[in-house]
Amino acid sequence: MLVEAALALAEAEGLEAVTIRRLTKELGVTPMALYWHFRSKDELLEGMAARIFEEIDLSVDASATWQEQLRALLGSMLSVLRDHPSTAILLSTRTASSEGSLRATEVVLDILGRGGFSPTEATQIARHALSAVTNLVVGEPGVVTREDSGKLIDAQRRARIFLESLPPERYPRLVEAATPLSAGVDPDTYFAFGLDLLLAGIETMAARKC
Amino acid sequence: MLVEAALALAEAEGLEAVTIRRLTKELGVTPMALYWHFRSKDELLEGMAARIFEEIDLSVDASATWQEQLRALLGSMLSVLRDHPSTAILLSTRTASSEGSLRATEVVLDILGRGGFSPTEATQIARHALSAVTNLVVGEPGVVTREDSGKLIDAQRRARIFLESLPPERYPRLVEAATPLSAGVDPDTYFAFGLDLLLAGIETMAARKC
DNA sequence: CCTCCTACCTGTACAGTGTACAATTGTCAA
DNA sequence: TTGACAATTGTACACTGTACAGGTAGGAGG
Repeated sequence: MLVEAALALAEAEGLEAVTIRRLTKELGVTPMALYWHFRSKDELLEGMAARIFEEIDLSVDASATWQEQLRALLGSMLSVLRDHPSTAILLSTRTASSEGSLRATEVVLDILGRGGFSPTEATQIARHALSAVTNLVVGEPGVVTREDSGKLIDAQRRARIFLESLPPERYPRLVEAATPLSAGVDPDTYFAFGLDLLLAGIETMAARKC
Repeated sequence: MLVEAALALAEAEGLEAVTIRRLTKELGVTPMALYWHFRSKDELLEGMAARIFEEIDLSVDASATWQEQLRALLGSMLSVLRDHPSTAILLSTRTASSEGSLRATEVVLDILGRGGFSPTEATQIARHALSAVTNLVVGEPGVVTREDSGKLIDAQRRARIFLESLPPERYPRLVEAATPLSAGVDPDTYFAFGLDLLLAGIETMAARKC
Protein backbone atom coordinates (compact mmCIF):
# COMPACT_ATOMS: atom_id res chain seq x y z
CA MET A 1 0.00 0.00 0.00
CA LEU A 2 2.77 2.37 0.94
CA VAL A 3 4.84 1.66 -2.13
CA GLU A 4 1.79 1.97 -4.36
CA ALA A 5 1.09 5.40 -2.91
CA ALA A 6 4.72 6.35 -3.32
CA LEU A 7 4.74 5.22 -6.93
CA ALA A 8 1.54 7.11 -7.64
CA LEU A 9 2.94 10.24 -6.06
CA ALA A 10 6.20 9.95 -7.96
CA GLU A 11 4.37 9.49 -11.23
CA ALA A 12 2.09 12.41 -10.55
CA GLU A 13 4.59 14.96 -9.31
CA GLY A 14 8.04 13.55 -9.90
CA LEU A 15 10.35 11.51 -7.75
CA GLU A 16 11.55 14.53 -5.83
CA ALA A 17 8.01 14.96 -4.49
CA VAL A 18 8.32 11.62 -2.74
CA THR A 19 9.37 12.90 0.63
CA ILE A 20 8.45 11.13 3.81
CA ARG A 21 6.41 13.99 5.15
CA ARG A 22 4.62 14.50 1.87
CA LEU A 23 3.87 10.84 1.36
CA THR A 24 2.62 10.21 4.86
CA LYS A 25 0.50 13.34 4.82
CA GLU A 26 -1.09 12.01 1.65
CA LEU A 27 -2.02 8.89 3.60
CA GLY A 28 -3.24 10.81 6.62
CA VAL A 29 -0.60 9.58 9.02
CA THR A 30 2.45 10.89 10.79
CA PRO A 31 5.88 10.83 9.15
CA MET A 32 7.26 8.42 11.70
CA ALA A 33 4.51 5.92 10.95
CA LEU A 34 6.47 4.99 7.85
CA TYR A 35 9.33 3.69 9.91
CA TRP A 36 7.26 0.87 11.25
CA HIS A 37 7.08 -0.60 7.75
CA PHE A 38 10.47 0.44 6.37
CA ARG A 39 13.78 0.81 8.09
CA SER A 40 14.65 3.84 6.02
CA LYS A 41 13.56 5.85 3.05
CA ASP A 42 16.03 3.94 0.95
CA GLU A 43 14.25 0.74 1.77
CA LEU A 44 11.02 2.31 0.55
CA LEU A 45 12.67 3.26 -2.73
CA GLU A 46 13.94 -0.28 -3.02
CA GLY A 47 10.39 -1.48 -2.59
CA MET A 48 9.25 0.82 -5.36
CA ALA A 49 11.93 -0.53 -7.69
CA ALA A 50 10.94 -4.07 -6.84
CA ARG A 51 7.29 -3.36 -7.57
CA ILE A 52 8.16 -1.97 -10.98
CA PHE A 53 10.23 -5.03 -11.78
CA GLU A 54 7.28 -7.24 -11.05
CA GLU A 55 5.23 -5.55 -13.74
CA ILE A 56 7.46 -6.86 -16.49
CA ASP A 57 5.89 -9.53 -18.65
CA LEU A 58 8.33 -12.42 -18.54
CA SER A 59 6.48 -14.84 -20.80
CA VAL A 60 8.45 -16.03 -23.81
CA ASP A 61 7.18 -17.32 -27.12
CA ALA A 62 8.75 -20.76 -27.27
CA SER A 63 8.36 -20.93 -31.04
CA ALA A 64 10.42 -17.83 -31.69
CA THR A 65 14.15 -17.54 -32.19
CA TRP A 66 16.23 -16.49 -29.23
CA GLN A 67 16.81 -13.12 -30.88
CA GLU A 68 13.09 -12.53 -31.13
CA GLN A 69 12.57 -13.71 -27.59
CA LEU A 70 15.22 -11.34 -26.31
CA ARG A 71 13.74 -8.46 -28.24
CA ALA A 72 10.29 -9.21 -26.88
CA LEU A 73 11.51 -9.44 -23.32
CA LEU A 74 13.60 -6.29 -23.39
CA GLY A 75 10.76 -4.61 -25.22
CA SER A 76 8.30 -5.45 -22.50
CA MET A 77 10.74 -4.25 -19.89
CA LEU A 78 11.13 -1.06 -21.86
CA SER A 79 7.41 -0.47 -22.04
CA VAL A 80 7.03 -0.98 -18.31
CA LEU A 81 9.77 1.52 -17.60
CA ARG A 82 8.23 3.97 -20.02
CA ASP A 83 5.09 3.78 -17.93
CA HIS A 84 7.16 4.92 -14.96
CA PRO A 85 9.36 7.59 -16.47
CA SER A 86 10.26 9.34 -13.24
CA THR A 87 10.78 6.21 -11.17
CA ALA A 88 12.75 4.27 -13.75
CA ILE A 89 15.93 5.81 -12.41
CA LEU A 90 15.44 3.80 -9.25
CA LEU A 91 16.26 0.62 -11.15
CA SER A 92 19.53 1.93 -12.47
CA THR A 93 21.04 2.73 -9.10
CA ARG A 94 19.57 0.07 -6.87
CA THR A 95 21.08 -3.39 -6.76
CA ALA A 96 17.59 -4.76 -7.11
CA SER A 97 18.01 -8.29 -5.85
CA SER A 98 14.29 -8.55 -5.50
CA GLU A 99 12.14 -11.45 -6.56
CA GLY A 100 11.13 -9.76 -9.80
CA SER A 101 14.67 -8.82 -10.64
CA LEU A 102 15.85 -12.37 -10.08
CA ARG A 103 13.14 -13.79 -12.26
CA ALA A 104 13.88 -11.34 -15.04
CA THR A 105 17.58 -12.16 -14.89
CA GLU A 106 16.77 -15.85 -14.96
CA VAL A 107 14.75 -15.50 -18.14
CA VAL A 108 17.34 -13.36 -19.89
CA LEU A 109 20.09 -15.80 -18.96
CA ASP A 110 18.01 -18.64 -20.27
CA ILE A 111 17.41 -16.95 -23.60
CA LEU A 112 21.07 -16.09 -23.98
CA GLY A 113 22.03 -19.62 -23.04
CA ARG A 114 19.95 -20.90 -25.89
CA GLY A 115 21.69 -18.30 -28.04
CA GLY A 116 24.94 -20.14 -27.49
CA PHE A 117 26.49 -17.99 -24.79
CA SER A 118 28.24 -19.56 -21.84
CA PRO A 119 26.96 -18.68 -18.36
CA THR A 120 29.79 -16.22 -17.91
CA GLU A 121 29.17 -14.52 -21.24
CA ALA A 122 25.45 -14.53 -20.69
CA THR A 123 25.94 -12.89 -17.31
CA GLN A 124 27.95 -10.09 -18.85
CA ILE A 125 25.46 -9.53 -21.61
CA ALA A 126 22.46 -9.70 -19.31
CA ARG A 127 23.97 -7.08 -17.06
CA HIS A 128 24.62 -4.76 -19.96
CA ALA A 129 21.25 -5.39 -21.54
CA LEU A 130 19.23 -4.67 -18.42
CA SER A 131 21.35 -1.68 -17.61
CA ALA A 132 21.12 -0.36 -21.15
CA VAL A 133 17.35 -0.58 -21.22
CA THR A 134 16.90 1.42 -18.03
CA ASN A 135 19.52 3.84 -19.27
CA LEU A 136 17.46 4.31 -22.39
CA VAL A 137 14.47 5.46 -20.39
CA VAL A 138 16.37 7.52 -17.86
CA GLY A 139 18.43 9.23 -20.52
CA GLU A 140 15.61 10.02 -22.88
CA PRO A 141 16.36 13.49 -24.21
CA GLY A 142 13.86 16.27 -24.02
CA VAL A 143 11.93 15.03 -21.05
CA VAL A 144 12.30 18.33 -19.26
CA THR A 145 9.82 16.97 -16.74
CA ARG A 146 7.02 19.23 -15.67
CA GLU A 147 7.39 22.40 -17.68
CA ASP A 148 4.59 23.13 -20.06
CA SER A 149 5.26 22.27 -23.64
CA GLY A 150 5.19 25.93 -24.62
CA LYS A 151 8.43 26.50 -22.80
CA LEU A 152 9.76 23.28 -24.26
CA ILE A 153 9.37 24.06 -27.93
CA ASP A 154 10.65 27.54 -27.24
CA ALA A 155 13.76 26.04 -25.68
CA GLN A 156 14.11 23.80 -28.71
CA ARG A 157 13.88 26.75 -31.04
CA ARG A 158 16.52 28.63 -29.11
CA ALA A 159 18.73 25.53 -29.07
CA ARG A 160 18.47 25.23 -32.84
CA ILE A 161 19.25 28.88 -33.38
CA PHE A 162 22.20 28.61 -31.03
CA LEU A 163 23.57 25.60 -32.87
CA GLU A 164 23.09 27.23 -36.23
CA SER A 165 24.91 30.33 -35.06
CA LEU A 166 28.04 28.41 -34.11
CA PRO A 167 31.14 29.11 -36.20
CA PRO A 168 30.80 26.65 -39.11
CA GLU A 169 34.53 26.30 -39.51
CA ARG A 170 34.86 24.95 -35.97
CA TYR A 171 31.59 23.08 -35.64
CA PRO A 172 30.53 22.10 -39.16
CA ARG A 173 28.77 18.93 -38.05
CA LEU A 174 26.87 20.61 -35.26
CA VAL A 175 25.63 23.30 -37.60
CA GLU A 176 24.72 20.70 -40.16
CA ALA A 177 22.83 18.62 -37.62
CA ALA A 178 21.29 21.57 -35.79
CA THR A 179 17.75 20.51 -36.57
CA PRO A 180 17.94 16.84 -35.56
CA LEU A 181 20.02 17.77 -32.52
CA SER A 182 17.58 20.31 -31.19
CA ALA A 183 14.29 18.86 -32.32
CA GLY A 184 12.31 16.81 -29.91
CA VAL A 185 12.72 13.13 -30.57
CA ASP A 186 9.73 10.99 -31.26
CA PRO A 187 9.76 8.66 -28.26
CA ASP A 188 8.74 5.56 -30.20
CA THR A 189 11.48 6.10 -32.74
CA TYR A 190 14.02 6.85 -30.07
CA PHE A 191 13.31 3.74 -28.05
CA ALA A 192 12.98 1.47 -31.07
CA PHE A 193 16.35 2.66 -32.27
CA GLY A 194 17.94 2.16 -28.89
CA LEU A 195 16.62 -1.37 -28.74
CA ASP A 196 17.78 -2.08 -32.28
CA LEU A 197 21.24 -0.85 -31.46
CA LEU A 198 21.49 -2.98 -28.36
CA LEU A 199 20.19 -6.11 -30.05
CA ALA A 200 22.39 -5.58 -33.06
CA GLY A 201 25.35 -5.51 -30.74
CA ILE A 202 24.36 -8.66 -28.94
CA GLU A 203 23.58 -10.56 -32.13
CA THR A 204 26.86 -9.52 -33.66
CA MET A 205 28.73 -10.72 -30.59
CA ALA A 206 26.89 -14.02 -30.90
CA ALA A 207 27.74 -14.33 -34.58
CA ARG A 208 31.40 -13.64 -33.92
CA LYS A 209 31.60 -16.65 -31.67
CA CYS A 210 30.76 -19.06 -34.47
CA MET B 1 38.84 26.95 -8.38
CA LEU B 2 35.50 26.19 -6.81
CA VAL B 3 34.65 23.39 -9.20
CA GLU B 4 38.13 21.93 -8.82
CA ALA B 5 37.67 21.81 -5.07
CA ALA B 6 34.23 20.32 -5.52
CA LEU B 7 35.57 17.65 -7.85
CA ALA B 8 38.39 16.82 -5.48
CA LEU B 9 36.00 16.56 -2.58
CA ALA B 10 33.62 14.36 -4.56
CA GLU B 11 36.43 12.08 -5.61
CA ALA B 12 37.78 11.84 -2.09
CA GLU B 13 34.57 11.30 -0.17
CA GLY B 14 31.81 10.70 -2.68
CA LEU B 15 29.40 13.03 -4.40
CA GLU B 16 27.08 13.14 -1.40
CA ALA B 17 29.86 14.83 0.56
CA VAL B 18 29.69 17.78 -1.80
CA THR B 19 27.40 19.95 0.24
CA ILE B 20 27.61 23.69 0.17
CA ARG B 21 28.51 24.00 3.82
CA ARG B 22 31.12 21.28 3.60
CA LEU B 23 32.68 22.58 0.41
CA THR B 24 32.89 26.17 1.56
CA LYS B 25 34.25 25.18 4.94
CA GLU B 26 36.97 23.29 3.07
CA LEU B 27 37.84 26.57 1.39
CA GLY B 28 37.70 28.57 4.59
CA VAL B 29 34.74 30.60 3.57
CA THR B 30 31.10 31.10 4.41
CA PRO B 31 28.39 29.01 2.70
CA MET B 32 26.78 32.00 1.10
CA ALA B 33 30.05 33.03 -0.52
CA LEU B 34 29.40 30.35 -3.10
CA TYR B 35 26.36 32.17 -4.36
CA TRP B 36 28.40 34.99 -5.68
CA HIS B 37 29.96 32.61 -8.21
CA PHE B 38 27.04 30.27 -8.87
CA ARG B 39 23.35 30.94 -8.93
CA SER B 40 22.59 27.60 -7.32
CA LYS B 41 24.12 24.34 -6.31
CA ASP B 42 22.86 22.84 -9.53
CA GLU B 43 24.91 25.34 -11.48
CA LEU B 44 27.96 24.23 -9.55
CA LEU B 45 27.27 20.61 -10.46
CA GLU B 46 26.88 21.65 -14.05
CA GLY B 47 30.27 23.28 -13.85
CA MET B 48 31.75 20.08 -12.52
CA ALA B 49 30.24 18.10 -15.39
CA ALA B 50 31.60 20.60 -17.86
CA ARG B 51 35.07 20.38 -16.39
CA ILE B 52 35.07 16.62 -16.72
CA PHE B 53 33.99 16.86 -20.33
CA GLU B 54 36.95 19.07 -21.08
CA GLU B 55 39.36 16.39 -19.98
CA ILE B 56 38.39 14.12 -22.84
CA ASP B 57 41.06 13.74 -25.48
CA LEU B 58 39.34 14.63 -28.73
CA SER B 59 42.24 14.10 -31.12
CA VAL B 60 41.58 11.60 -33.89
CA ASP B 61 44.05 9.55 -35.85
CA ALA B 62 43.33 10.61 -39.42
CA SER B 63 44.89 7.48 -40.85
CA ALA B 64 42.56 5.13 -39.01
CA THR B 65 39.18 3.83 -40.11
CA TRP B 66 36.11 5.53 -38.73
CA GLN B 67 35.45 2.49 -36.57
CA GLU B 68 38.86 2.75 -35.01
CA GLN B 69 38.47 6.47 -34.55
CA LEU B 70 35.15 6.01 -32.83
CA ARG B 71 36.57 3.33 -30.57
CA ALA B 72 39.48 5.54 -29.65
CA LEU B 73 37.28 8.51 -28.90
CA LEU B 74 34.75 6.62 -26.82
CA GLY B 75 37.61 4.83 -25.14
CA SER B 76 39.22 8.08 -24.10
CA MET B 77 35.90 9.34 -22.85
CA LEU B 78 35.53 6.12 -20.90
CA SER B 79 38.92 6.44 -19.30
CA VAL B 80 38.21 10.01 -18.24
CA LEU B 81 34.95 8.98 -16.64
CA ARG B 82 36.66 6.07 -14.92
CA ASP B 83 38.97 8.61 -13.34
CA HIS B 84 35.90 10.28 -11.87
CA PRO B 85 33.80 7.34 -10.76
CA SER B 86 31.62 9.21 -8.32
CA THR B 87 31.09 12.29 -10.44
CA ALA B 88 30.44 10.50 -13.71
CA ILE B 89 26.78 10.36 -12.85
CA LEU B 90 26.63 14.12 -13.28
CA LEU B 91 27.10 13.70 -17.02
CA SER B 92 24.20 11.31 -17.38
CA THR B 93 21.59 13.60 -15.91
CA ARG B 94 22.79 17.01 -16.94
CA THR B 95 22.04 18.33 -20.41
CA ALA B 96 25.65 19.35 -20.64
CA SER B 97 25.55 21.92 -23.39
CA SER B 98 28.95 23.09 -22.33
CA GLU B 99 31.84 23.88 -24.60
CA GLY B 100 33.48 20.53 -24.02
CA SER B 101 30.26 18.65 -24.61
CA LEU B 102 29.69 20.50 -27.87
CA ARG B 103 33.18 19.76 -29.09
CA ALA B 104 32.87 16.09 -28.22
CA THR B 105 29.55 15.86 -30.02
CA GLU B 106 31.05 17.59 -33.02
CA VAL B 107 33.86 15.07 -33.28
CA VAL B 108 31.57 12.08 -32.86
CA LEU B 109 29.21 13.44 -35.50
CA ASP B 110 32.12 13.95 -37.83
CA ILE B 111 33.38 10.41 -37.41
CA LEU B 112 29.92 8.99 -37.92
CA GLY B 113 29.43 11.17 -40.96
CA ARG B 114 32.50 9.64 -42.51
CA GLY B 115 31.03 6.27 -41.55
CA GLY B 116 28.21 6.92 -43.96
CA PHE B 117 25.50 8.04 -41.58
CA SER B 118 23.26 10.95 -42.39
CA PRO B 119 23.20 13.87 -39.96
CA THR B 120 19.95 12.61 -38.50
CA GLU B 121 21.21 9.08 -38.06
CA ALA B 122 24.51 10.30 -36.71
CA THR B 123 22.68 12.42 -34.17
CA GLN B 124 20.74 9.44 -32.91
CA ILE B 125 23.79 7.28 -32.68
CA ALA B 126 25.90 9.94 -31.06
CA ARG B 127 23.28 10.44 -28.38
CA HIS B 128 23.12 6.75 -27.63
CA ALA B 129 26.87 6.32 -27.72
CA LEU B 130 27.64 9.14 -25.31
CA SER B 131 24.83 8.10 -23.03
CA ALA B 132 25.88 4.46 -23.14
CA VAL B 133 29.46 5.24 -22.19
CA THR B 134 28.49 7.23 -19.12
CA ASN B 135 25.97 4.54 -18.27
CA LEU B 136 28.75 2.01 -18.38
CA VAL B 137 30.68 3.84 -15.70
CA VAL B 138 27.73 4.77 -13.55
CA GLY B 139 26.29 1.29 -13.69
CA GLU B 140 29.50 -0.58 -13.00
CA PRO B 141 28.52 -3.42 -10.70
CA GLY B 142 30.22 -4.00 -7.39
CA VAL B 143 31.35 -0.47 -6.78
CA VAL B 144 29.82 -0.43 -3.34
CA THR B 145 31.69 2.84 -2.86
CA ARG B 146 33.52 3.33 0.38
CA GLU B 147 33.16 0.11 2.32
CA ASP B 148 36.35 -1.76 2.96
CA SER B 149 36.97 -4.65 0.64
CA GLY B 150 36.59 -7.09 3.48
CA LYS B 151 32.88 -6.39 3.65
CA LEU B 152 32.76 -6.49 -0.11
CA ILE B 153 34.09 -9.98 -0.68
CA ASP B 154 32.00 -11.17 2.22
CA ALA B 155 28.93 -9.75 0.53
CA GLN B 156 29.97 -11.47 -2.69
CA ARG B 157 30.33 -14.77 -0.88
CA ARG B 158 26.91 -14.44 0.65
CA ALA B 159 25.44 -13.47 -2.72
CA ARG B 160 26.90 -16.58 -4.31
CA ILE B 161 25.62 -18.83 -1.56
CA PHE B 162 22.20 -17.25 -1.85
CA LEU B 163 22.09 -17.79 -5.59
CA GLU B 164 23.27 -21.36 -5.27
CA SER B 165 20.59 -22.08 -2.70
CA LEU B 166 17.76 -21.00 -4.97
CA PRO B 167 15.39 -23.76 -6.10
CA PRO B 168 17.10 -25.15 -9.23
CA GLU B 169 13.82 -26.08 -10.86
CA ARG B 170 12.70 -22.45 -10.80
CA TYR B 171 16.00 -20.68 -11.31
CA PRO B 172 18.26 -23.10 -13.15
CA ARG B 173 20.18 -20.38 -14.94
CA LEU B 174 20.77 -18.30 -11.85
CA VAL B 175 22.10 -21.31 -9.99
CA GLU B 176 24.26 -22.21 -12.95
CA ALA B 177 25.65 -18.68 -13.21
CA ALA B 178 25.93 -18.08 -9.48
CA THR B 179 29.67 -17.60 -9.60
CA PRO B 180 29.91 -15.13 -12.50
CA LEU B 181 26.85 -13.30 -11.19
CA SER B 182 28.21 -12.78 -7.71
CA ALA B 183 31.89 -12.46 -8.40
CA GLY B 184 33.40 -9.06 -8.68
CA VAL B 185 33.94 -8.08 -12.26
CA ASP B 186 37.38 -7.17 -13.45
CA PRO B 187 36.88 -3.52 -14.38
CA ASP B 188 39.04 -3.63 -17.49
CA THR B 189 37.19 -6.64 -18.83
CA TYR B 190 33.84 -5.13 -17.96
CA PHE B 191 34.50 -1.85 -19.71
CA ALA B 192 36.19 -3.42 -22.70
CA PHE B 193 33.20 -5.66 -23.17
CA GLY B 194 30.76 -2.78 -22.83
CA LEU B 195 32.64 -0.84 -25.45
CA ASP B 196 32.80 -3.83 -27.76
CA LEU B 197 29.09 -4.36 -27.45
CA LEU B 198 28.32 -0.75 -28.25
CA LEU B 199 30.67 -0.58 -31.20
CA ALA B 200 29.47 -3.89 -32.55
CA GLY B 201 25.96 -2.47 -32.53
CA ILE B 202 26.96 0.70 -34.32
CA GLU B 203 29.04 -1.08 -36.92
CA THR B 204 26.26 -3.53 -37.61
CA MET B 205 23.82 -0.69 -38.08
CA ALA B 206 26.28 0.87 -40.52
CA ALA B 207 26.70 -2.37 -42.42
CA ARG B 208 22.94 -2.84 -42.71
CA LYS B 209 22.65 0.43 -44.55
CA CYS B 210 24.76 -0.80 -47.45
C1' DC C 1 -13.31 -8.94 33.77
C1' DC C 2 -8.66 -7.97 33.78
C1' DT C 3 -4.14 -8.14 32.17
C1' DC C 4 -0.66 -8.38 28.91
C1' DC C 5 1.20 -8.48 24.31
C1' DT C 6 1.77 -7.09 19.94
C1' DA C 7 1.04 -4.09 15.90
C1' DC C 8 0.78 0.30 14.76
C1' DC C 9 1.02 5.01 15.30
C1' DT C 10 2.06 9.89 17.49
C1' DG C 11 4.97 13.82 19.52
C1' DT C 12 8.97 15.94 20.07
C1' DA C 13 13.45 16.88 18.81
C1' DC C 14 17.87 17.17 16.25
C1' DA C 15 21.26 17.72 12.86
C1' DG C 16 21.70 18.61 8.29
C1' DT C 17 20.22 20.58 3.64
C1' DG C 18 19.77 24.69 0.01
C1' DT C 19 19.20 29.48 -0.16
C1' DA C 20 16.78 34.46 0.38
C1' DC C 21 17.98 38.99 2.05
C1' DA C 22 20.51 42.59 4.10
C1' DA C 23 24.67 44.27 5.92
C1' DT C 24 29.68 44.35 5.64
C1' DT C 25 34.37 44.44 4.06
C1' DG C 26 38.42 45.22 0.92
C1' DT C 27 40.26 47.41 -3.20
C1' DC C 28 40.98 50.48 -6.71
C1' DA C 29 39.62 54.62 -9.88
C1' DA C 30 38.13 59.45 -10.02
C1' DT D 1 38.23 61.50 0.17
C1' DT D 2 34.57 59.57 -2.11
C1' DG D 3 32.42 56.36 -4.61
C1' DA D 4 31.66 52.15 -6.98
C1' DC D 5 32.27 47.63 -7.30
C1' DA D 6 33.46 42.67 -6.28
C1' DA D 7 33.42 39.47 -2.73
C1' DT D 8 32.09 37.87 1.56
C1' DT D 9 29.52 37.46 6.07
C1' DG D 10 25.41 36.90 9.36
C1' DT D 11 21.03 35.70 10.21
C1' DA D 12 17.06 33.32 9.19
C1' DC D 13 13.69 30.10 7.03
C1' DA D 14 11.59 26.16 5.25
C1' DC D 15 12.68 21.80 4.29
C1' DT D 16 14.88 17.05 4.63
C1' DG D 17 15.54 12.13 7.04
C1' DT D 18 15.23 9.97 11.35
C1' DA D 19 16.34 8.75 16.67
C1' DC D 20 13.83 7.97 20.79
C1' DA D 21 10.21 7.57 23.90
C1' DG D 22 5.56 7.27 24.61
C1' DG D 23 0.79 6.23 23.45
C1' DT D 24 -3.38 3.42 21.77
C1' DA D 25 -6.43 -0.16 19.84
C1' DG D 26 -7.63 -4.97 19.77
C1' DG D 27 -7.32 -9.62 20.65
C1' DA D 28 -5.50 -13.96 23.53
C1' DG D 29 -5.09 -16.17 27.86
C1' DG D 30 -5.54 -16.18 32.80
